[in-house]
Order: sequence, then structure tokens, then C-alpha cells
Amino acid sequence: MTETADSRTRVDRYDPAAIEPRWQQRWEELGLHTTDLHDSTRARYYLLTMYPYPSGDIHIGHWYIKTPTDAIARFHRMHGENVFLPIGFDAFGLPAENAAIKNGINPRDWTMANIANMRRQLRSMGATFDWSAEVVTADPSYYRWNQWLFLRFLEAGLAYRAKSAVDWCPNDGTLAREQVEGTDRRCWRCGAKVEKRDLDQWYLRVTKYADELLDFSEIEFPDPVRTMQTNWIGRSEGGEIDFATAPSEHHPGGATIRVFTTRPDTLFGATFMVLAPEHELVSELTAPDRRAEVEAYVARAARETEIERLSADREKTGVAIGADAINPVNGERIPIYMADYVLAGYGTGAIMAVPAHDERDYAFAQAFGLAIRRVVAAPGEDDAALDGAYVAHTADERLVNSGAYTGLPADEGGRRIVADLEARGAGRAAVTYRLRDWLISRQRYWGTPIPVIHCPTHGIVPVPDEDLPVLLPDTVDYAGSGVNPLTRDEAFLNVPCPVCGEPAKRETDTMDTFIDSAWYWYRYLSPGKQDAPIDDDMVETWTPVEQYTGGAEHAVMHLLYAREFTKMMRDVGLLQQNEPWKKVFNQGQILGVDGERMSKSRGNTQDPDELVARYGADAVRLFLMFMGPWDQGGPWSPSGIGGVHRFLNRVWTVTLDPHGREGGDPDAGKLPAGESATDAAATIRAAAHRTLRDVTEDYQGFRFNTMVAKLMELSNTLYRYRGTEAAGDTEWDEAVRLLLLMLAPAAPHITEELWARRADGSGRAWTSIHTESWPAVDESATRISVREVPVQVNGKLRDRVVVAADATEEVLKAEALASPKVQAILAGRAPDRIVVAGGGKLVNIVVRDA
RNA sequence: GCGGCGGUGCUGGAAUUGGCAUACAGGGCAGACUCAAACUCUGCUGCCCGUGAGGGCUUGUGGGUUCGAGUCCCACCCGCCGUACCA
Repeated sequence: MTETADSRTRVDRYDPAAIEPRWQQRWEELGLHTTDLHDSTRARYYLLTMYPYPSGDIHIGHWYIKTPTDAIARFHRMHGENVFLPIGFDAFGLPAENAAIKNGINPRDWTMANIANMRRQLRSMGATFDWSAEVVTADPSYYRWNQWLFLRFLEAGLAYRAKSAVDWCPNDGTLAREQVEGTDRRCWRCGAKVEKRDLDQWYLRVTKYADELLDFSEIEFPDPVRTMQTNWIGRSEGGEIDFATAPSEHHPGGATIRVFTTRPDTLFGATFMVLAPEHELVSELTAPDRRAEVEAYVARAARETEIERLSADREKTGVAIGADAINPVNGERIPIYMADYVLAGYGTGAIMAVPAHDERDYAFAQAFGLAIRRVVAAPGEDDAALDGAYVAHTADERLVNSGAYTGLPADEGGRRIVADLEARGAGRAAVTYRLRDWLISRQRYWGTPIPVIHCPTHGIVPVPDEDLPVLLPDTVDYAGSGVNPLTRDEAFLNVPCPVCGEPAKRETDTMDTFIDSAWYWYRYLSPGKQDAPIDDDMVETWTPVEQYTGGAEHAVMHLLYAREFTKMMRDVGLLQQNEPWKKVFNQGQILGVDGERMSKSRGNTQDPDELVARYGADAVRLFLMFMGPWDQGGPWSPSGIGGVHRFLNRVWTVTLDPHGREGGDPDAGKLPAGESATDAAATIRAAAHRTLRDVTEDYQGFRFNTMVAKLMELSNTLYRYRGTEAAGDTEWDEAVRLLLLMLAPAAPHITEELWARRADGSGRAWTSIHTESWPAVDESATRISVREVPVQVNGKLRDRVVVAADATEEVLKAEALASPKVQAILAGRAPDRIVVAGGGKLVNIVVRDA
């Protein structure tokens, strides 16, 4: 042993570039990552991670979500579960078209070339992706089933075509409501200002599921996502109330204006009504002398929604239309206005205005000099002056100035008013949602063609199932940017009507790419299936997905669409389940060194290929896990990766060279003072098993940062004993073995290499470390004979005493009091109380000031 | 405005049910090894006072509960994300 005292390196160095590709190839040859989906002998674990868009390069953000996901997969596999971790590509979408226009190539060629490169990059992670299940959505074998599903939805009345004002991006064309972001209404994809256009478009009837979508009992979302979806769906309870119009010189009256309100209790405070400029009764009700002004306002409102409606102009504008309505509860005549602060698309597009109890109505009443009548008040404030809308809601509020309802609590009064109106047919309880139907039409080439034909005689005719898929033509003529080439592809356009055979035109809209991503994990279970979109048996046994990982940026897009789509598939008889996944986890985002979003234009991107070449995939994986909590993300640190690289080197050294000594340490090779080799062995074993206990919990809770920290501690402990008598003995060997097993899910290559060398060294046949079972904690090993107990006086730490592990409270108290430091602080005072906390974890001596 | 998340050393961050704040890293300083450097190794590193032993302070701010608070309660400040005239 002593002959190694001064030698530095007798074993070869850790060289990830040499070992990583070798093992990746070996695993692939052995088919280690191909899941037998038919195996029913083991528990199934379907682990899904969001498939990437083939933009061209895998970036560090992909590594950040995918490598910890891979660690989860490996951890579960080591627990004997049959793990399925598929991967694919979200291959339709606009960037391919933009690149194609720019370079004069087919979007397909651009996309497929990118996919080829990204497959190579994804393989360099060393992840256990099952490539045999790969799905590429732009392939006809996938998108034909988008079309097939669309036709089922059409039959079931879940898909429909309608004309309405839609959000329109000058670059991307039509957008769904969820795809418009921010106060200034910008496109989620390109950031351009979004306009409104009146268009015939295809919709999916997802509002049907509004209430069901609010029920999260079968899906475990992170809280922020659940909150965002709940707000997005925006359920409001209240009442619908019908106001009749009053007769006037230009109108006989009696028309019904229906309003929705969440505050029926304030009905007596309605002093005017407001219609949205687009409301259908505006024209009919407008008085001749008001018509010019009203029409000018309507025209301006239409233009403003199209051009610019920044929130800066919060000033209330509007015009009186010269007609009155009658308040059904008291017969009062109130004037009707039209204003753009009432939105056509929400509720009924008309409101009863209660300026005393609604801030917007208050501002409008102030601007137009309208009456403000208080009808809700806390006791004693009946006539208190208002300098703004009173919207507080307290338990002791009562209705005032409300006829027969005066004096009732506000809640109860509201309910009684609705009930009484309902009895007269003038109102009813009602619920309104913010959620809209999903607009899926896109005026784009690179997407799934919507499989319908427009016949002059038969109208909209579905493409028969046997004619699917409706293929995208290969030759694409953009003739300048922005226009859908399908609209001038005569061969694509001109088809006979499936009903009458007469000339007809194909639909040229394609589907929102969020359709592709709304069901892809079902297809992973049978990617080659020819006769149906999904394999019923596989879907039945493998879904809902156990765990889904990916970014939170899709909280009200993908993560909502997929839930809606699952419910639609269920309702046309394709699925039994209500939700697509059981649990969803959102990782954070990796930012540039400057703390800003990584982008090529900022020059703050980090290329993973470069890091892999320099430090190896294992170090990159480990560093991404170590930098902080997984759901937090954070700025990229260029220096931090050196730390985990050093750690891996130390793991390498303690495994292969336990007896070596470092020249730089004067105490190298010596046991700590007063410690025997037996003591050292017990310490090593206790450290290993305590680490195993903690690390197991960290993996289960996705706490990869502390998992790595604890493995570092264990390797530091081993390093301290390296070269001593304890190094290389049974306990040491067991600790190294546990260290490698615990590290294997996170750093699969180095652990496989060291595992193989250990087998080699002891003459055992090689088996992969990744097929090993997760080790069991030996609780007896973690127990220790003596422990240090902190002693506080009045809650302040003063000393530590060493006692036997099983010392009684009496012993603890006596030892604590016997401490000289404690005695000095007490200065002769008798303790009032001695608290032994946490089952003997800490002693606190309480003493009052003399 | 509303909703959500967060604020701990120089930096990333750690801290079961309230129980030794700052684990593990990065960076820095000092030393060993080296002709030298890199690599590697060892030690130190929250702030203030003190030569020292030691003492005091410290988890955004101010209060409170408690033997004991980063953790619980109240009020406020700051940052990030979402949302936006939703009746």
C-alpha cells in the first residue's frame, strides 16, 4: 500500500469523449431502451416529456427538461417498473414555411433535415428514449388521423364552421383566443400586433366542457397552471335579466334586451343600459336624430379594434341612442347608450349599468352626467356619499332603495330578485364563461389540411374516410410571402363533390398545430397503426400518462387544448378516460448569463454540443440538475459546470484508485486522530446508507439539486478516507457500489463504465448498471452510538454536549446544565424551565432575568 | 387593478412537523505539488467589535404568537410571471 504514497495517477483519466459514445452504441445494440409495451408482468410507468419543435438545433433548454426526465425514467426502471419514455417531433408549423420562403425550398425538406440533426443531438444526451415509438406529426401516417378525428368531431357536432370577428395576425393569419398575448394583443409566435377580421372559420366546441375543465380532481397540475386555467375558463355566476324597450316616436317598444349580471342584487341601482357597438338591436333602436352620431361611433369602434386599442385610453366614450328601456323590477324608464367598454363577445353584449356599484359604470355615469343611485350599504351608511363605485362585499351589507327588497342581506336579496323575475319570465339564474370555442382554421400550407369539400349544391361535404389522408401537395408555390399556396394549387383545389360528382373546391385552411400536440402521446403507443388513430388495448393499459414534463408557457394553450381534446375523443367513443395525464410538472427556464431569455440576436445562447465535447454529457446533465430547483430555472453559469466535472473525476478516482494518496495533503493516508479502522468503516457505512435514504427521497420529489449535493458529500467522505487503512475494505466497497447505483440515473455513462471496470476487476460477468435494482437502506447502519446535542439558553445557542444516542431526557438535562458555558451564562440563577425538543434533538434552558 | 410565484453570504442555492441558519457548489485568499503554469490536493472564507479568548448581529421592512420563527399570523416594500373595460 505504501508504494503508492507519492504516485499521482496510476489509473487512466476520466475521458467522457471516449466512453460516452461507446456506451450509447452498446445500449442501442442491446435494445436497452426499447419498451415491451405488451409486458404485463411489471407495473407500467408512462413518462412523457414535451416533444420538441424541429427548429434545427437542440438547445440547452431541451437538455434542462429532458435529462432530469431521463433520470426519473431510469430511477423507476431500477425499481422494477416497465418504463416507456417516447420521443417525437412537433413537425408542422410556421417557422418551416418562413425558412422555405426565404430559401426557396419545400418546408418538408427543411423540417426533415432539421429532424435528422436533432435526432443526433438528442442521442448525445444518453437518454433512454424509445426511438422505435417515434412520431413525426408532419408525416401523412400521423396527420391523416388528425383528419379522421376531425370528421368524427364534425359528425358529433363538436366541430363547426362559423363567421365571426376573429383575431388575425398579419404574419400567421388566424389565431385562437389563447394565442393572443398581453395587453397590447400580440401574436404568441411572432409578436406582431393582432387585428380583428370577419371570417368564416372552423371551430371546436370546447366551451361544452367549461365546467368539466374546472374540475382538476383527476389531474395534478402545478398550482400556477391550475390557477391560470381556472381564470382562463372564467366562470361567472349570476343572472340573465330581460329589459323591454319603451315605446317612443320611432319605435313601438317591446323589444327585449337581455343582459347578464353577476350582481342581480343591484338591479334597483340600474340607471341606464349600455349596448356593445356590435349589438344587433343598435340599428333598430336608434332614434332618427341620433343615427348619424351612432353610426359614426360604430364605424370608429370597428376601426379601432382593427387598428390600435391600447389600454391607455381608459376614458369612457359612448353615445345615447335615443331610446329607453324599462327596468323589469320597478317599471322605471332608463336611457340606452352604446359604448365600446361593453364587449360583444362576452355575456349577451349588453349590460344594465349600475354606477353606484361598478367602477366602469361609475366612470361612464360621471362622464355623461347620469344618475348614481346607491342600493347596497353597510348598516348606517345608507346615504353616505360615494366618491367611486362601492363594490366591497361584507356580511352585514343590506339592500337599500330597493322597494320590497330593502333591508334584505345583499346575497339573499339578489337571489329573491332573480327568483321573482323568473316567475314572471323576465329573468333566470345564469352562468357565463370567458372560455371561447377553439378556432382551429389556419390560412397556411404547412399543416394538416381540413378534410372537407365545398360543393355549390351540397355545401360543406366531409371527405369520405376511405379518401384520407388529404395529402399536402409536394410542389409549393408561394409566389411571395404570406399567402397560402393551397389557394392557387389547381390540382389540389379542384375535386368532384363526393355526393354528386360535380366540380367542387377543397377547403384550403389547415389545422392549428396545437391539434397535432393534443393527442400525440396516444399515438406513441402504436405509431405504425394503419386502421385507427389509436390502439384501444394499449391506450387502455398505458394511459392516462403517469407523469408529463415540460414548460409552463403552454398553461392555457397546449395544456388546456390537450384536456379538451381528450374529452372530445372520449365523447366520440375513442377513450374511456377524462384526462390525458395524471401528473404534470413544469420545469423552469434557462436564461442567458445576462439573466435574459436566450436568443441568437442577444448572443447569449449556450450550445450544448460544445459543452458535451468539452465536459461530456454526464457533466452537462449533472450540472443542469445541480444548479437549483428544477421548477425554477435561472441564468446559465459558465463556471459552475467545472464543479460537477471535478465531482465526476473524484467519483472516478475513489472507485478505481482507493489506495492512492494526494501529494498536496500532509495528512493524506492517515485516519483522523483517535479513530480506528473499525470506527472509520462504521462511519463510511453510515454515510452511505444515510445518503441512500435521502437521495431516494430526493429522486421521488424531483429534488435533483440536493440529490447531487448529497452524492458530493458522500464522495467527499470517501475521499477523506482514501489511502487510509479503511479504503478498499468491505464497507468502503459497499459505499462505492451504492454511490455508483445512486448516481446511475443522473450520470448514466460514467457509472456504466465504472460498473463495468469493477466487474472486470473482480472477474464477474458484465451486466448493465441500468438493469440493477435500486438498493435497500440498512437502517441499522445509519444509527450512531453518540451524538452532539445543541444547548440553548433562552433560545440562544451556547454550547453543544456529546451524549449517548439513546440518552434519556434526564441525562440530557443534566449534561446541558453541567456545561461550563451554560453555568457561566446562568451565573447562579436557577432555570425556570428546561425544554427538551424534538425527541432529544435540542435542549433549551429558560431563565427569567433576575 | 386583479391573480400567482418569489426575496437567505460576493454568486447559484440548502434547511422534515417551528428546533444548531448559510449544507453542496462557484468565486476569492493562503498553502502543497511543479523549473514554471495548468491540473490535482489541503486549509480558510456571512457581517461587526476585539491582539486574543470571546462577544454582538444576521434570512426584504415593521409588528405579533412561541421556551424557540427563514419557516406560522398581521401590515407593508421590492422583483418576476399571467391577465386585463369579462358586466
